[in-house]
Amino acid sequence: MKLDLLGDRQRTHFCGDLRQSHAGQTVFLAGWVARRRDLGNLIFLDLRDHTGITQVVCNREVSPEAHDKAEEVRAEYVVGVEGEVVLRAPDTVNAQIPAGEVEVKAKTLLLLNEAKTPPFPIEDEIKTVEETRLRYRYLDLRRGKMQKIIRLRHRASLAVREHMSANGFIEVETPFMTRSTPEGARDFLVPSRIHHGHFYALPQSPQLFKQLLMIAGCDRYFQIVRCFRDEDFRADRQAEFTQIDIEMAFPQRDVLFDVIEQLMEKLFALVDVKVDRPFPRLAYDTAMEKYGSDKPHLGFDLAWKRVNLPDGAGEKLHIMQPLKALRVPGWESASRSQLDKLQDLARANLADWFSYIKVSGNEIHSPLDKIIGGEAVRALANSVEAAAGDLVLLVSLKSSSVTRQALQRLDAASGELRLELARRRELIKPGTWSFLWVVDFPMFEYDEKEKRFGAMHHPFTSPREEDLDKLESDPASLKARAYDLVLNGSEIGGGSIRIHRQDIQKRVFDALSLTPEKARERFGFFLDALESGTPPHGGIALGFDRIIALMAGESSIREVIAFPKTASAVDLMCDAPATVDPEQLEELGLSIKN
RNA sequence: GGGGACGUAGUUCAGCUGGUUAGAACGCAUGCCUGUCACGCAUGAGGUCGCGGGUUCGAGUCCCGUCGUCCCCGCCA
Repeated sequence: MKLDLLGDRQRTHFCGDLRQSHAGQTVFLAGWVARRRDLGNLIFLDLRDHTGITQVVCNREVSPEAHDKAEEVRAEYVVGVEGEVVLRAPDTVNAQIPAGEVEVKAKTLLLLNEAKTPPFPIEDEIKTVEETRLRYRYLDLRRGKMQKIIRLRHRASLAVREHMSANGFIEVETPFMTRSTPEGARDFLVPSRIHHGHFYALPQSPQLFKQLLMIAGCDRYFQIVRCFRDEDFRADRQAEFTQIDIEMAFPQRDVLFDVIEQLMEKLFALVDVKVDRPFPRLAYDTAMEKYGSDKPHLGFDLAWKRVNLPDGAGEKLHIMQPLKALRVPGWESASRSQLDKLQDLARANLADWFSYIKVSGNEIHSPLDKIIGGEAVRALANSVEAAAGDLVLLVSLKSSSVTRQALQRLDAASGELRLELARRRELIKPGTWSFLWVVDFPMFEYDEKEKRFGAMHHPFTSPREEDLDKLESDPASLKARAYDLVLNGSEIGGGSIRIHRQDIQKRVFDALSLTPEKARERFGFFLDALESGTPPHGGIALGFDRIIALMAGESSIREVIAFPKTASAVDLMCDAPATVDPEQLEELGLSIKN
């Protein structure tokens, strides 16, 4: 096939631009052939670019040359068209596309490139499995839907940079080739050619660098930055992902929250969502107690309450008190099998006692009636203000199995039940955008396997100042100056006020069973820096991919990353990771086992 | 690391209790067609049933293993 040269021709319009007002103009369009409809001496081409589609008419009577070429054209061929914009006859207007009132009468058709038949149609709605889409990602991204997402992401990046800069934050780049840090996720390693046996690590986040920038006097820093974590992946987790990383010196938490809330307002305005400010704040302990989650969805009004049984009833049931009760308004009609499914869910989440109460008019029914008596059941129902027509769910632990871990599992189970009820009762209204701050996280969590405390956030998080004297005596009770940003039950960011004093940092390392030697080996440079005039500082990191996914209404961040990897961290398009030449290994001083 | 779902034509799927030559739709190719826009009509090509082993007279179908994709748990400060 003979192809044409573009020469010095320039596009005069995009395909989605043309309207009635352009009628009579001679235009030059270029793009991909979305569809060809061949009626013999009349051929219609749907010409597509990132802005939309315009119909091109190739009429043998108007231009035999253009018509000849149109006969050669196939799906996804790249063509240029010169011709006149003409109004369509009223009965041939296509109301489905914005440019549907006009069409371009082709005078010249340039065949710029041919194309193999694509493995899937280049359309918004396709049924193709994700594997195929990822293998041919360049074609997948050609779809209008993906172009919209890519462009939304671009506008979001611009909004972040504008907003942060306007608030005195400067973007500073930090190294991708750095050193491995303890704790946290597994690192991706890069072997050094010059120093055999030594490795760079790709950063899990620029945590230390942003703190060093505070020590350096940068005052307010941000960066839209790639982070790398070598753990198992999910719909909302990738091997490499993008954070909006933020840090400020002399921080007041409320000032930081305000900057972030305004940022969210600007970002969601891009998708015409009005964000309510200020965002509510919830203590971690309250979140766990009432919602059974450290990232609760507050877009629906269900909350657990700790309630006590009347005297003596607890002993009859052999369960822990207080137990947890949840009033489900208007679901007295729940069927036996529906309740059984909820009980299964509770059990699957290791809550070891589940029951319920139905309030129907003046009558109250519960499997507990026979065991603890109707009066006690009524008292329970009253303690959560259950009204006629309501259902009350109850969960607890066997009194013999109450441990810290069991209590955490009970909270987690109550959280799962709450979410399941929201799904089943369709309590989450479309268009709900429920932001919230979760604050006052525990400083440490006990690692059963390692038999030591680990940092819940990271080891540079400051304890609350009023808790400092309990650092050694009661670390489990310590609260950190850490916070998470939650949207509709998804964690979209987290941060903390950091430790800026070297003496406190040493005490925290100590509580984490990190010996001075180990600490010095791992980040001696950082401890030195801490002694060099560190201002109070703190910040946050926002999950950019997750935020874009929520804005775009996508449930997987793969949909908003141009070239994502699979759950096993494989790039199906370029087939990475891959083996390398033996010479390359030799240079690096590496050999592969087996 | 564990659990679940899926894997058949380029794509999306059907394929019963194991039984002749593995089907459909869309797409693709060729021809006809001047107002289509999911064009239409006619004809046709296209299959390592993910891969390997086993059972059987016979396997897309049953069994074992393995690979891949997705979802969940663990993990991810």
